[in-house]
Amino acid sequence: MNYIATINIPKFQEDLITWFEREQRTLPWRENQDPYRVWVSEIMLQQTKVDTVIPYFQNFMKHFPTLEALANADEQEVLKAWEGLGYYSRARNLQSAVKEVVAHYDANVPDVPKELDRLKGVGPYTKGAILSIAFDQPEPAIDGNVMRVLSRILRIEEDIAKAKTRKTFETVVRELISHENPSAFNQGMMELGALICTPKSPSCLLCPIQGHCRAYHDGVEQTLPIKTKKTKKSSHTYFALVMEDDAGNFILEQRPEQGLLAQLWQFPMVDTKQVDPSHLSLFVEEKYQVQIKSIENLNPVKHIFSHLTWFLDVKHIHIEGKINLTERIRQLSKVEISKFPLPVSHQNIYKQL
DNA sequence: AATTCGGGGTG
DNA sequence: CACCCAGAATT
Repeated sequence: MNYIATINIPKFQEDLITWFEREQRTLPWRENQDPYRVWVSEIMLQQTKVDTVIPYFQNFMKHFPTLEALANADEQEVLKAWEGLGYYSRARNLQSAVKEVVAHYDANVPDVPKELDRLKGVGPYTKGAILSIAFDQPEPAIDGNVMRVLSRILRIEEDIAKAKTRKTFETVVRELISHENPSAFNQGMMELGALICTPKSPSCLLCPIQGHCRAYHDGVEQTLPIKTKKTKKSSHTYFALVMEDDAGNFILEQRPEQGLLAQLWQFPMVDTKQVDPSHLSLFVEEKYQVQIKSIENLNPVKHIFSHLTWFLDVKHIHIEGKINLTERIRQLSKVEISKFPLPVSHQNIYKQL
């Protein structure tokens, strides 16, 4: 299907780019074209709003101003800078890929697709964003914004939840993209999706490319894009154990290397299905080899992830005795805990102390 | 092709 | 409550 047959491409490019140059937001990663800064910003912006990313980006650049600084940093330090941003594998993959660039590309971010492809955490979107924004190459960068905007402009009624559909958009962008200013073209598409062509009630009357928009012409902009996938959610209930000794130290454990919240630290959690609540004391004394002096309830914590919900029944347990410490189980003071990366749910427990 | 990865904002 | 966000890795 030839979606772009009726598009006046030069006029479309000019209208979009002129609008972008005039209306773009002032953002820290737009200060220059430093490929490292573009790269970091694109990783942070994955599934994450601009307003959320700004302070994280500023802080990250302060701590890790160069590829070398990030490559040489301690992983826990990197995770601490990522704390609260979510999708923590982004941080670990980014550091891994940066090490790769320092070691094998003499600390120069690759400017060819096949080399970018091999870097951990760099997928089709991020590759295109780096190539177009940092290196001025006319490569597509297809994200959720671009699919929404172009599904409307071209009235593309394919299901954007299907992986294959991204290729449709790559194909049309290769035909539409400005070769004179691919960076402004790609960023303009995304900026338009963020500011004008929003998911609900798009501001078509303010849109710089309204005259090119088939969905607006046909009055169907509200029905696009088409997206079928539904979310199925589960929930889990845990005891969260705030175990404090007489000296005011708390037991923290590190989560596994893989999976949800990998490598972050937390107050020990026990699945409520694994233990009879009336025998919690015995269970804890046995598992952690401690003597329990008292138990009080703290405020329960409910935490909603995108695909599941945690209910944390928080127990403040005063203990005495020698705890069995390992690399992944430590006894820490309140001040020391603040240096460790914690999930937001456990930050909420920490705040109660 | 479907699932797993966070967290916050919006209506 | 459901949906969305400058998506990628894993299964």
